[in-house]
Amino acid sequence: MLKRSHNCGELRNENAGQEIVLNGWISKRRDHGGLIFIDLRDRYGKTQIVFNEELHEDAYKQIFRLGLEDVIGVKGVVVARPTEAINSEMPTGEIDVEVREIHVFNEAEPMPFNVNDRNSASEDHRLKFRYLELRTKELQANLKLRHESAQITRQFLHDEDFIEVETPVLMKSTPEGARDFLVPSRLHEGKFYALPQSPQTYKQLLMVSGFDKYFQIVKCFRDEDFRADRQPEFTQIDIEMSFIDQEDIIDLGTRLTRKLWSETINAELPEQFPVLNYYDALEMYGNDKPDTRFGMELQEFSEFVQQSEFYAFKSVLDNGGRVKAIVAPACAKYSRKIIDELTNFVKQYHNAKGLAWMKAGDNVLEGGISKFFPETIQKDIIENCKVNEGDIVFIIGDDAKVVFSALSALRLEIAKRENLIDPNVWAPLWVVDFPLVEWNEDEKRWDALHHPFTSPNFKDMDKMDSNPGEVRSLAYDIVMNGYEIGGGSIRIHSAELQAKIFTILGIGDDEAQEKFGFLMNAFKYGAPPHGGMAFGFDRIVMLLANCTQIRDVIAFPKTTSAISLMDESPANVDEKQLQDLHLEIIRAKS
RNA sequence: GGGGUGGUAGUUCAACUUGGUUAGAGCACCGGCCUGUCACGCCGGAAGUUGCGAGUUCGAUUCUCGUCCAUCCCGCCA
Repeated sequence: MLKRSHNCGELRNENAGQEIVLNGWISKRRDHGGLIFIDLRDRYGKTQIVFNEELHEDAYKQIFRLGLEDVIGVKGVVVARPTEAINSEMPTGEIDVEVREIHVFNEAEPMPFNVNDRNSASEDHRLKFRYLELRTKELQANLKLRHESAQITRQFLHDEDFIEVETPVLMKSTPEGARDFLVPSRLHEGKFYALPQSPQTYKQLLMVSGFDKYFQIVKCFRDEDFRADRQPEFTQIDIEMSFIDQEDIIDLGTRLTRKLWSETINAELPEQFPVLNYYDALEMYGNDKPDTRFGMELQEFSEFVQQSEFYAFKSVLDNGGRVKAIVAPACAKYSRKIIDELTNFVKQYHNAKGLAWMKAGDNVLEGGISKFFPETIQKDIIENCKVNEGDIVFIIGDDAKVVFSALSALRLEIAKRENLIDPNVWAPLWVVDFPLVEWNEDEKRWDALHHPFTSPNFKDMDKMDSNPGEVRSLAYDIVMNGYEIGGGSIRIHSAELQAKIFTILGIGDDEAQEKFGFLMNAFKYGAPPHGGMAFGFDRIVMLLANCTQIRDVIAFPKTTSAISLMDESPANVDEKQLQDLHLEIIRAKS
């Protein structure tokens, strides 16, 4: 074969006169009759190679019938281009390779889509031919960025004395949290392994073992419904440390994040990230992963409602609900139609019953529900909520959950419509002081908000029995531009406290022993205080790559229905395989 | 589980609102011409079960229902 002496991105004027060999794909072909230009591509770049019928007839005759994406090797001489033919857009644009000899490695059938233009096919079509989409410069760049991010992470944690330890992919199914992917056992009839939702229990056991700084870049699996930023299998940077407190983890997580942003995209993040507690995050932004690149925080509105004659909202307050507002800057221009759209938006997606509004004139509020608010109250609103002339105030009154969910979504929707988000800004922050447990109305019991191994905040221990809902946990999330990119907690390292938490969560002794006995037993033999966190690696790379979906940074992603369009998994298996696994398919009766 | 949007040559889209002649165009593909292009250009050609199934109708790409797939969102995701 013709083995390459150079890649397709490196030849320059100073190589002129050299005889070289290039290997690559035919990316573009420009046929002038007797003179054919080819852009030859590999992952390093493109080089224009020239076939001249008069000079090298054999090579010309071969290239004549070749087309896009054929894989070839060419031997030729680097020549400086005539001045008027230099292409300053391309790094290799000052030279050509005059081809004397060509070897065809593989001819390509007509392409299902144009790999020079990622938008030349719909996403499902590109996913079907993912190996071709991966030829596009966007995905080549994304996977390179992903690789670099992993390298930086490994190097950073290695330098910090961490040890990467692999943990099992076949493990025991856990009762709480996301649905597990199950793997039937052949050797043990009727029994199943589960794929890890995270290596949580293993990394805690490694702390017991004395590996006081552990990390792993590891696949995790969750069988839930998917989104632009959620795949059935995804990658975490999993971290656990002993003899540390929350501040240590936040410090380490901050430094790792800063290093990643700095070394991949040259973005300098602040030395310390803002820290917001859970309740403030909820009150100010309506959710626990706020996008703080713009303002428009939620405003308390109940005091104004109390002084108004708007009985719909008064009764909301009487029934224990909340009324909050956001002030959309310079949006008094919104027509009835736009307001209706926004109303539908909060109704449809967030169960709001409606969307109240008032437009700000010169020191007065007009339209919408303004007539229910006396003039003095309007002035209070204008002052307290910092309303400017030309703004519009949107108000929602409902159960706290609906108010927060609808207003936080509306805040983002308006920011999008009004272009309030500067795409060059990075807004990292930590959210801390999550509640330890959350009341599950359907099941009539307390659920762990983070996971059942999360330590309560020791300051709140006195409320553990009387008022578990008010106990804060030592859990924390790291948020970037409205995406949760990581989270973790200080763990429980005492078998007694762990048992107590299981009791609160309604996990009986027998069940706890069966599911987590190994962990609780481990805590009997000298367990260090420990804690850690996990970063969503795909989401981090997605943000660094300036994408909005993690599929763009995963080599072979699945669709939102968890199908791989390329290899068509999941798929049927042979009856024999099912028998080996002691399985029988029960078809749903139609 | 629920809602929004989309599905028409290999591909990206048009025609559908108001059902009616032969379902059009760019790129790709095939043939021809062209010696400095880099979105090369020019001439010609082939290419369609309009996702699938049913219904309404004299007639359905168009209207209705169901279904499948993709995508975005709600629920869900310790």
